[in-house]
Amino acid sequence: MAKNYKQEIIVDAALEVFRDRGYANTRMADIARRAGVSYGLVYHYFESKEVLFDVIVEGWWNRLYQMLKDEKQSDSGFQEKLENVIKFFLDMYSEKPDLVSIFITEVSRSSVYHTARGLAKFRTFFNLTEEIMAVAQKSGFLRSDIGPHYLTYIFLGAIEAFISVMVLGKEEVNRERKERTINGVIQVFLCGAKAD
Amino acid sequence: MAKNYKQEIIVDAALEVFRDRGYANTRMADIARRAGVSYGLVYHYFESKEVLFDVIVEGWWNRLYQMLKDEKQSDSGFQEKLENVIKFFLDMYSEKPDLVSIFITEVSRSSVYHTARGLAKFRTFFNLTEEIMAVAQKSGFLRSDIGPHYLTYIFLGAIEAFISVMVLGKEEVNRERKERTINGVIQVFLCGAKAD
DNA sequence: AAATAGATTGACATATCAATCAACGTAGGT
DNA sequence: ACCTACGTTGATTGATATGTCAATCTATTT
Repeated sequence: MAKNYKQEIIVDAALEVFRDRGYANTRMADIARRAGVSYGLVYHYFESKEVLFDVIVEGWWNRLYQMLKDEKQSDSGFQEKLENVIKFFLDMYSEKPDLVSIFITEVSRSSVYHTARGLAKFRTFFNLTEEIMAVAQKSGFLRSDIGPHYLTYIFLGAIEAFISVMVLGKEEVNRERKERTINGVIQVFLCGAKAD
Repeated sequence: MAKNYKQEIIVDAALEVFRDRGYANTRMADIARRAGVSYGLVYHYFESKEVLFDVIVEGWWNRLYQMLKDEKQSDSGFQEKLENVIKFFLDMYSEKPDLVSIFITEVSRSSVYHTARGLAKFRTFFNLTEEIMAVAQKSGFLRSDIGPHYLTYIFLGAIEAFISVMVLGKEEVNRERKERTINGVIQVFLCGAKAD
């Protein structure tokens, strides 16, 4: 029995309950019950509901940042980097649907996250992506008449729309759909939606 | 003194408070205080907090649907229709920033809106847009190797990203920025981000 | 086996709000 | 002046949920 066995169980339970009911409608009692643990134990490990939520969200940001840093440094081509970014979201949705759901519904826009610290998290996310775009502009691969800010918003916005639809509709992603999504976003983002 | 004078004042106050504090953190007492009205009067006009919120959100959906129907029927060109859709969001953000903020932070993704009725609202929104896309595909203006679903997600996702950044950063939109945004989204969506 | 530290329990105190309600005010009609 | 209908008030109620705490259990060390 590992040392922080129950602590992990609580986090996993919290992940499920936060996804099912949303942050505001989640009661600590729900989390305790789903974890099969007493009410008090949740507070033994996490000083408040907010802290427990932050632990989860922090985990998300760290994975996201790590992926973006990896792609930035990697020596694969620009298009492959974009593909990997999209793939990250889709794979994450398969592996940890709860985490992605929470990001979309409770973090991505939610007024709960209108704090200075919350905003900073987003800036880092966008900035990392923007750096990748800027490099591709300097190399001449991307057009330079549109600011890297704008390219970043459009690209990330498109991804978020796809993920949101999956989350809200509780849809599944099979291999085929994953490929069609990646292809669609890449094609339109790079070459446009206009018929040649 | 018009008949529903105070009723409107209450809705306006609610708009501000919901934006400032989010639905969950808004107290009916806050709304009453901001409206300069007694606590009980809010309940005289609106049977619950949820109903008051729904009145506001319903107003948003109606404007959005109306705009999309107008564009669909209008005989202007496809690109102009897309421009008008973007313009709608940007103008709305100038005119009624509170309403747009609430849509982005409390409706667009929020788990509060994970109801069957909430989902239906989104479907209508997406379907109306998709119909415009489908027409442009049939006419040969848009490429047909990518489904209209996908084109819709990418286009609307891009718009939402821009609006979200404005809302979260409480930014202003002047005429110049508005034009750059419209141009950027249209250019990338239609012609792609790749350098020719 | 005694001692100590940490894990675990669930009842309870406390605070917060949504919603109710009985009372009071006001204007327009008769 | 009276009546009726609606507008308006804010104290009160009741439900809900967070966070506390004293007590109990378990395991490891000496």
